[in-house]
Amino acid sequence: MPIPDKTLERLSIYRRLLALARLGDDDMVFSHELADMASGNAAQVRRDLMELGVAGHRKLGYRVGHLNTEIGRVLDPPNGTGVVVLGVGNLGRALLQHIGGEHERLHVVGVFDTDPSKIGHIIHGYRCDSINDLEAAVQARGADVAIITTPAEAAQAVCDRLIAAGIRGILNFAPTPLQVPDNVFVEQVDIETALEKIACVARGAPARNGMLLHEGVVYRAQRMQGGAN
Amino acid sequence: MPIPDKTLERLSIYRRLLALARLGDDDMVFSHELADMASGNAAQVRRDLMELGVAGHRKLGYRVGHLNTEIGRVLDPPNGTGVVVLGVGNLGRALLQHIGGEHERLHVVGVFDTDPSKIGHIIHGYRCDSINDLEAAVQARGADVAIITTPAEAAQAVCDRLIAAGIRGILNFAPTPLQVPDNVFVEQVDIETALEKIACVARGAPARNGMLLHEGVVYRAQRMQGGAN
DNA sequence: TAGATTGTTAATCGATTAACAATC
DNA sequence: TAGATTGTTAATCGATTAACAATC
Repeated sequence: MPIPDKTLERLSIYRRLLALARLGDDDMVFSHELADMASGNAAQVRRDLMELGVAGHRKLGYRVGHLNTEIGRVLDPPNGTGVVVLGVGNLGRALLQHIGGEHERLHVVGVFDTDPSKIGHIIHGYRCDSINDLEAAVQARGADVAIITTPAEAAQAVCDRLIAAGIRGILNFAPTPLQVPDNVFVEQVDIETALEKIACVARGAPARNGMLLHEGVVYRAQRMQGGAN
Repeated sequence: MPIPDKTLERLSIYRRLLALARLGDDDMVFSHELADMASGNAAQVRRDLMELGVAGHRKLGYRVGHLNTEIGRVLDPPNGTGVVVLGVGNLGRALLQHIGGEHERLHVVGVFDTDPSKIGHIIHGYRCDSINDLEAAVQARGADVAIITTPAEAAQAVCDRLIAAGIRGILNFAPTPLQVPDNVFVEQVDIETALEKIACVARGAPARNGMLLHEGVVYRAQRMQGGAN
């Protein structure tokens, strides 16, 4: 059985937290320590590491170096993850800066737009190409995933071209659902929806009849932060 | 019982799709039509609308105007959702442009940074204030939710100030888990983790022993896009 | 040994999907 | 009526949490 999506996300986060804590390859970490860092739960950490197939020491916990190796073996393509960015508006540029440059595992291998005033220009160190060059570039430069930051109207057409070019994983910031075949994986980032949901949950969701129920009760549904404080 | 988070997200999406399809208040929509638009499933749409408490017509479907009214009653605070943005780097500016201006339901009511070269300046139409003014501004201008786009190192401190100022809902773009009390709702947007997961799932997750299993099998775990092609 | 931790199974919880009676 | 759709319950599925034997 494949490793569940949610576990993959947490493995990525564990790896980052271990690096952030400056733990070296020979350091050991307990499941409850990792759980605290991630505001999670020790049983879940152990279960995740079981899915990953790493064994700890019954008394000393898990070896950080081994953990990192195995997480990388599962998460990282052989040469790191090649990313193409579609659309170089404000958001595209921000993401370019965000994942460009410093990252050791994420590599921006292409930046595309349809605007002639952008094509050929260097943006945050990357040359913007015409979307007509997409297919050749994806294949030549080894792209694994795409980020769509075009306007909503353009997103589906761009998505279709990405799929034709062989891309099978897409992170979509355009506020529109994408129609894709079953063998393509899309993750939607929907900021407007997220804000509306957050506001609603934060003020205590009204029950369906408009009756506010048990004032003061709270909903915890954070991704990782279990949130003792 | 409160409306589940996932349902709240879909209600927000239904509303947007209805508007996108230019459906008027007196138009009717079937559950299967809404499901198609959202790449979802008709049973789920009916269930969501049941949670919302709206009844359809047994033969004619649901009235769009009524649907919008009720979705708004659940999702929207009385005067729309007031948003404060913390950190005005590239990402903060992109989000300002993204949700600023045109939106009828989301209102940016404050923009904050610690950089003296930004404080007092107008960015995408909004004046950037010192974070020292946060508490007064949140209360005077009616902020419902906050977006954190600061560097990771600054995020927890900013989060603590937001909570002290009365904010109970946070959208966090900083790549670090936030420690919050139980009555604060945080949603994490983790681009690096998302890309790693997407790349992993898209190429077919290797099983735990490194054995690739059933070549060609695919994992669909999109948020809404069920994805018939 | 005593105490603490892992590895794993079972229990719980929540979300999605299927099914179908009611009914327009 | 016949056909299609809603409203809702039951079944399924998956993820999280609890529990505890094994063991260092």
